[in-house]
Amino acid sequence: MNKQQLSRITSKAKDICARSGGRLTEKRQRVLEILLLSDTPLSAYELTDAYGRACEESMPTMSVYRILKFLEEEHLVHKLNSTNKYVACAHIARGHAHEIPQFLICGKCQSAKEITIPSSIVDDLGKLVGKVGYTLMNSQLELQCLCDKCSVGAS
Amino acid sequence: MNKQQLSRITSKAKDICARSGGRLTEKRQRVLEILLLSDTPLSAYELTDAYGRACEESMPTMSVYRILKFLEEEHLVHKLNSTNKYVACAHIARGHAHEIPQFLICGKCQSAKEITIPSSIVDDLGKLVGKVGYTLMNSQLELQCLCDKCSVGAS
DNA sequence: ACAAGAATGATATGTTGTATCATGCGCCCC
DNA sequence: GGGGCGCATGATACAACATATCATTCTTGT
Repeated sequence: MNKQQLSRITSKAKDICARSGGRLTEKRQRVLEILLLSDTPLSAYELTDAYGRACEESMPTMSVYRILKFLEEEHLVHKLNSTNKYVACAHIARGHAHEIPQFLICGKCQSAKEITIPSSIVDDLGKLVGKVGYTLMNSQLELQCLCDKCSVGAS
Repeated sequence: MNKQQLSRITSKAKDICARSGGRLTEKRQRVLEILLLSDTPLSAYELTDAYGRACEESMPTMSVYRILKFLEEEHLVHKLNSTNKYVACAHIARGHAHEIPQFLICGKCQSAKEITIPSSIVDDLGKLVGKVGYTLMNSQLELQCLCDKCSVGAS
């Protein structure tokens, strides 16, 4: 991601926050940028470290958690429950419809790709769940995968 | 679950352990029984408490973790990654094929139901994942649901 | 009965996350 | 543009989840 793309996304993110009455402060923006630029999801503590390295000043982890909470509420960041790490939303620049995100997580390089599951598959899952009397709620699926790079020549 | 069912399952569990050279000791069996009798998944610390209440003697949490690790390796217990809790395998008594388990987790009463996802759905997911260049590995899905009891008359 | 190895206990520490009170800073209204 | 209100951040404490390591006890085979 180059600087122009980054500034386009953060500009859009500012709009999104403004519309809901929130503010994308400098610290919040920096945390978001770190996530946008990271190849892999980061834990709150890894973000604390990355922030310290990137910004020449440290941020208490408590603040990182608060900022992540804010960014999640604005749908700018998602949490991966299977790894307790956080990723920037892949859809900030465009429409940003905030459907439930689904993720492919590479078991080798730990990268995470945000995708949308076709409604047909969701419907199939819903029917399956219905057969045993349950009702499917919105589920953020996190599928264990090998990514394209890691599957090339993998043993 | 009545006593007869319970003893049938633990007897089967002993066989499973024996075949792999392990031993279902009394403490391990008690931990398994607590999980078998629980309506909901339990965390390691909840298990520690439950053990203390059930057995008139306490067990260090460290031991609970070790026992859970053993039981997981024997496929007698599964861990729910989305909640950091543990459930007894639903298939100990019968064939116990240890396929990858999938779970329906009730967002209201926290109960978890172990199911098997038809291969057709898994295939569909595999194709979807393949379209973006990824390879689907075995994934333990944990679907957020409402269970049959909780969905009756729910708002 | 003894030795070897497995199981458990005790203790310390690492990681993730929340609660709470204090401080700083921006923004609005006048 | 000063005063005050409210949001954002800092500091501190602690809860929940988990692993590492060494000591002790139990089991089992010979």
